[in-house]
Amino acid sequence: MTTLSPQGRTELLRPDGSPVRVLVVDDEQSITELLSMALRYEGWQIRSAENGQDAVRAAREFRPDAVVLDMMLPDLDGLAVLSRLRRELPDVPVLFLTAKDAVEDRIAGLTAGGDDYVTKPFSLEEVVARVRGLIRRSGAADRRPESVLVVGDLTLDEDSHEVTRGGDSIHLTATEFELLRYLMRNPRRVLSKAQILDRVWSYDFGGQANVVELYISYLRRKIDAGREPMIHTRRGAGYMIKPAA
Amino acid sequence: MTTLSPQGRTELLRPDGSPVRVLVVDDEQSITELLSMALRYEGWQIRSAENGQDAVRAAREFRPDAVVLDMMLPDLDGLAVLSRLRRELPDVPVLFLTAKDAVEDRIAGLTAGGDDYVTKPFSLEEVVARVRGLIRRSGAADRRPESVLVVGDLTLDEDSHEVTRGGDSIHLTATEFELLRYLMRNPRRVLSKAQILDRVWSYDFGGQANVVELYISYLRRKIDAGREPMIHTRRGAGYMIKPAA
DNA sequence: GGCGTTTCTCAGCGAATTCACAGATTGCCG
DNA sequence: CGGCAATCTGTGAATTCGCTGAGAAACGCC
Repeated sequence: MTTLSPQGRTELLRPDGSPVRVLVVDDEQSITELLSMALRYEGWQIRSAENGQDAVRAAREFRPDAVVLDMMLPDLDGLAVLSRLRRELPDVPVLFLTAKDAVEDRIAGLTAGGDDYVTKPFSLEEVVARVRGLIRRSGAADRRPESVLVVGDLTLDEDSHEVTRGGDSIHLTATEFELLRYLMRNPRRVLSKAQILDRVWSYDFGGQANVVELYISYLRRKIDAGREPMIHTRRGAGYMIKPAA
Repeated sequence: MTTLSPQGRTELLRPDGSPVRVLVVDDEQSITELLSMALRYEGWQIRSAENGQDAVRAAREFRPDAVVLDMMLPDLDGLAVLSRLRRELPDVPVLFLTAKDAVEDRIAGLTAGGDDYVTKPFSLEEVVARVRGLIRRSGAADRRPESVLVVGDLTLDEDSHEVTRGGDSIHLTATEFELLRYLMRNPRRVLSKAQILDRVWSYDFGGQANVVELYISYLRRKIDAGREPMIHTRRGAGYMIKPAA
């Protein structure tokens, strides 16, 4: 079953029609708030916990369909939390948050089944995409939404990372891909440069605000070149993508 | 009967249409969790036990179609557990887990029937493949799914370990084979280096992340050499295999 | 024990990507 | 028609990323 989210998109629902539930575990409150907001915006129900104890308790009563888990918590270490979570919810997929340099040795082996991880600092777009992927693949949602976004004659496949316009394959860099994904997930909606920056770039990005303009320019060269433009500037407001027609 | 797993692949089912059941027996909880997760992801139903007593009890009521059994348990030794398991479930195939230096001849005798074994530390891809093989050969599943993966003109036989491209036989080392199998089980899907590392290398691998690049390079030399390439790099995202056409 | 094979580390190269900066361009206002 | 602010884009530099050769270490086989 699907329904319309506040954004007018189809969203994931559980078999009984209730919204998907996601548990966010991180000791930094700024992070849990950031994530909760972003994930709530997807139409999901969010609960957050700031330490391992809370996390296990929350898991027990909240029974989330997915968990976002920081691997370094103050009380229990991430592995211990994971192990207790698994005892409560053997099947729940987990998205691990980890420092970039801790990746190889600590996480290796953890993402056994359908799990996944992202390194800090992450971009919200990335976290949301991964959580969506986890839920989709876990089968908690009763429908397997297409992994392909379509706007007009433009398509973007989130699995294969392939992008086409009017049938022509288009090569994008990683950043361009994320930007386009964000736009395409919000067609006919004006997104401000600030929103885009928050969403597509890492949360600790300290650079010039005009990277967004720059990347919009790159995208236009690649997807709008010589065609009816799909990316539109709303001067003073932001950018919007919509079908050419 | 077959159906689509969450990943969209065909999966094994029992004759009555219920999912295949696998019992995992190991005293290290981190191992049972790792295995449970990976095997669950195949769409199978998993029960785990941490000692011989539990194992026998679980076998009795859970009636698994296959068992993964660590040969060194704290209470009963592996052989004793095995013999009691056999009394409960005479026909169930067993995958033994054993330390590398353990008496290989004793195990060799045990795997005389349809059984099999892997040494610790193992890679998940290997364990999953072996369990799948056991179940397939035991006839618990009502259909024998093809053991041959095909992507374009590239074929990989999981039983005979034969690999061909355009009819030409290709020799791969063990690691190369596992890497290619993982790629071919996920065609047209970008797999990150981290995912590949987790899945194809042993769970205790602590080495450099660029082994993945290295082995991709080896594979390319063997299967893409002088042909239309099938292995593609998505810079900043990972690798993907797809038909040349 | 010795030899060939396989796995893995290390380091350097080259290319792709990201980003800052600055000048050109555009749209909007009076 | 100016003038201002916002946006666009060319240039280039720094950095990251991926590829691969060389060789060391581990393994397996006789």
